[in-house]
Amino acid sequence: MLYKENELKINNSLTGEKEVFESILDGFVGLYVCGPTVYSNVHLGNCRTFISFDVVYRYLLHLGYKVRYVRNITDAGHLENDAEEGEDKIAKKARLEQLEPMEIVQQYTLDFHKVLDQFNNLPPNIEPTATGHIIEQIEMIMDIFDNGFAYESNGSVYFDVEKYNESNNYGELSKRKIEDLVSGTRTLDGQDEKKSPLDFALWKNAKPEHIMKWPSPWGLGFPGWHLECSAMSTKYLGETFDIHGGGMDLKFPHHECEIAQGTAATGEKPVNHWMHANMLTLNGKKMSKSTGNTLLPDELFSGNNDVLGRAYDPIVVRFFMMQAHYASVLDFSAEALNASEKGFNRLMEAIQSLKEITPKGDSSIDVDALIGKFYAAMNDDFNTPILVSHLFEATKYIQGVKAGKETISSTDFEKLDKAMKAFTFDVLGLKEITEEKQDNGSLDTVMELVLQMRQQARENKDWTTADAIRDKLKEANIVVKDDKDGAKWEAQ
RNA sequence: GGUCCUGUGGCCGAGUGGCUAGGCAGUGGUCUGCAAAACCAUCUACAGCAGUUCGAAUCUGCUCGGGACCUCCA
Repeated sequence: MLYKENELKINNSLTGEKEVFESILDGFVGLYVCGPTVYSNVHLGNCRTFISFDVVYRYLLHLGYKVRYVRNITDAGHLENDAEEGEDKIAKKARLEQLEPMEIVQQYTLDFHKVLDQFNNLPPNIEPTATGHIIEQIEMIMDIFDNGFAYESNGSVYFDVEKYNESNNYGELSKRKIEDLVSGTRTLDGQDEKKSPLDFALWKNAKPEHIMKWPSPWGLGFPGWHLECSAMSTKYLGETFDIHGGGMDLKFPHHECEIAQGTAATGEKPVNHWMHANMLTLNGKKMSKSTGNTLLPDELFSGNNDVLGRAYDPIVVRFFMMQAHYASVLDFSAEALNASEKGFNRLMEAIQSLKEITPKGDSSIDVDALIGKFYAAMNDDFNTPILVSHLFEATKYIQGVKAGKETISSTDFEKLDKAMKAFTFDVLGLKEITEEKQDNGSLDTVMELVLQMRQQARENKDWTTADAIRDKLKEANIVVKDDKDGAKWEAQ
C-alpha cells in the first residue's frame, strides 16, 4: 500500500506543528469536514474550502487508505446570533420567503451539490443533517449534563465554559486565553440566562412562534449550532477520530466548542488532526455572505458578473485554487484566473502529448525521481502548488520527448503516463474540458462546407479569400485555426 | 483594544539559513502563405531598519503596510 511507503505530514492547527499523520486504525481514516448551513447559495469562498478538502480526501484515497468522509448539512440550529432571541437562520429565511424550512433546506442543498459537482468534487461517504440527528444531539447534551458541564436555564441548556476550563483548556485550538475572551466579550441583550457570556447554547428553548422545534427533556426547542457536528462526528467516526477540517473562520468559536463538547461528553479528545483551510478573498477582503463581498459560482461560470467580464470553466477555477496552498489566503482576480487558464491548457496539452510519444532507449532524465517529487509535494501537507510546479517540469520533459530532444524508456513511460494522470485527474481532481458537444445541427454542416471552400482557396493560394473568410467568421465569434492536418473551428 | 497570520520580481503564487520553484505577462526564436495555437529559450525578487551568523529572502527585534478571529460566516 502506498500509504506505508509515504510519510504524510499534516499541519495540525491544534498543535501548530507539522506532524506525521498516523491513522488510529491502520489503513482507515475518519475525515469530518464542516459543511454548509443551507440558507443561501454557496459562494466561491465556501467552495474553496470544500475543494481543499476534496483534494485531501482524494490524496488519502490515492495512498490506499479506506476513508470514511463525513460532511454535514446544517439545516437547523444555526442562530443569527447568540442572544436569547437569536433566530435560526433556516427558520428566518423560511419566514421571509414564506416557505417551509425544509423547502429552504432542499433548495440550497441541491444548489450546493450541483456546484460541487461542477467543480468535480467527490461526494462524501455520509452527508448527515442536523435535523436527522436531533435524538443523538439530545443524548449528547444529557451526557454533558451528567458529567456536570451543562446547566438548564428557562428551558434552554448552556455549556458551562468556566467549569470546563477548570479541568480542560478552553481556547487550546484558537490559542486564546479565557480571561482575554471574557474581557473582550461584548454585551448582547438577553444574555441573563447564561452564567457567563462565554457559555454557548446546547439547546434553545423555542418560543411559541418558532417554526422549527422538537420535544426534549427541557421542553420544545432546537439544538445549538455547534452541537450537530459533535453528535454526528461521534456517531459515524467515533469518540476520537483522525481528521477534522473546516474553514479558518470556524476555528473560533465553532471548533473550539466542538472540542469542549466532545471532551465534556465522552472524556476523550474528539480529534487528532485539525485542519483549517484559508479564506478566498475578493478585492483583498474575505468573501462573506454578511458583507456582500461575494461571487457566486454561477456568476463565474456564466461570465455574468462585474468582477471578471467573461466566463470561466469550473475546472480552470479549481486549477487556480490548486496553485495556492490550502492554508494560505488566496485572492481572486481576473488576471490571476487568466494566467491559470493558460497554464491549465498547457498541462492538458502535455497529457495529450503523452499519446504521441514513442518510448525508446534509455530515459534522458530520472523519471523515478520526478515522480518521487510528486509524492513529496503532496506528502508535505498537501502542497498542491509544489505538485503543480513538478507537473510542469514533467510537461517540459514530455514535450521534449515528443520533439525528439529527450528520450524515455518504455518502463519509465508507463510509470510517467500513469503518474501524470493519477496526480492530475485523481488527486487534483482536474479533468479535460470537453467542449459541450451541443448539437450544432446545421451549423456543423455549414461550417464543413465553408471550410472546404476556404481550403480550396488556400490551395489556389488565394490568400485574400481565405483570410476574408477567417476574418468574417471571427466577427461571428467563430475562430478558425489552421493545423497541419486541416482547419479546426470553434464557436466562442 | 486583545489574539494570531502575513508582506516575494509587471501579476498570481511556492520555498529553504548558503544550491533555478512554478504559472501568466514581456522579450527572442521554431513552426506556419499570413494569423492563431503549439513548442523552445530568456529578463526582473524577496516591505524598511537593526541584530544573530562565515553567510539570511529564510532566525531575532523594531517600524510601516495588508488580513483573519474576538458577533453569523467555509
